[in-house]
Amino acid sequence: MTGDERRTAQKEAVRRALRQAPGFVSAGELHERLAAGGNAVGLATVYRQLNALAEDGRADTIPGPGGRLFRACEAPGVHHHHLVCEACGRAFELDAPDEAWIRDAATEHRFTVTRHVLEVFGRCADCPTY
Amino acid sequence: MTGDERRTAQKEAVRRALRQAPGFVSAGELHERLAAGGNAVGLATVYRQLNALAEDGRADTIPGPGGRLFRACEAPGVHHHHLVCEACGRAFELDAPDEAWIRDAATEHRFTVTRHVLEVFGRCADCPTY
DNA sequence: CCTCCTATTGATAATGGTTATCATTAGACC
DNA sequence: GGTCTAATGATAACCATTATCAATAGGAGG
Repeated sequence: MTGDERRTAQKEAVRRALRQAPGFVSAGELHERLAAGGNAVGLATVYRQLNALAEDGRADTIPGPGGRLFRACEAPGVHHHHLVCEACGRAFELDAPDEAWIRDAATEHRFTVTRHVLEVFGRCADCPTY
Repeated sequence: MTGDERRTAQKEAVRRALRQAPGFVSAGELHERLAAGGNAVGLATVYRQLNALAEDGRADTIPGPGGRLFRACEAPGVHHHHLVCEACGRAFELDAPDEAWIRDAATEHRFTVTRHVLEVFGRCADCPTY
């Protein structure tokens, strides 16, 4: 019934543009980049692809001012966090640190952990403080 | 010029309602709670107060499905994180763990850290898995 | 190459949370 | 009380995201 997925130029264009983006970008930004690069894709399609990618871990997403931001995931399926530049959006993936304390704290409060979010924000060397 | 801040019933009503809420709540939810409790406050004012509280650390905020969620901060000014129940919104504050690795990772990438976000989500003991 | 089926696209309308507007209300100091 | 102006609140404006639906185009089979 639903085992059919088609290969389209738009899907690849969105994925390529996302990979080429320097860091986290918004859906609108990606939409503009695509148009500027001659591969115009409908905004609705950009959102659809971005959501699909985020859904199965091929893209990371963080909430930003004025909407969600997306980034191509370098290591799909592997747990990791991000170091994001607040000025230019550039981001690095960080290996997960020791997270045993999370389980311990959860157990203490009789919680079952389902997920956790960790994002570090700052300024990269190329972006002056002002 | 701008050293004037007035004490109003609405401000206190919003703050009280936020403190009495069991966990993280949305602005709309708080608005309804206030109306239901006989202390109706305009929605715009609820947002204004919530933003003001979040701005200077007297309330914590996390992004949720369909908008931001707020909670009265138990320890204003002290760095901490949260353990949030995805079902009922109840939350506990967690003491910050060793975060030296964050600075180390940042230095490695020549970043200056300005802030970081860490939220743990799960199910509390009172909320069945389904 | 042609046809059919249907996943996908895209222009646009609809949705929904948040913010801006602005006339009115009401603290606080005289 | 009177005055000044911060604060409120009903409502409109905003804006990111999602839903709608007719038109397009993979791709499998003939």
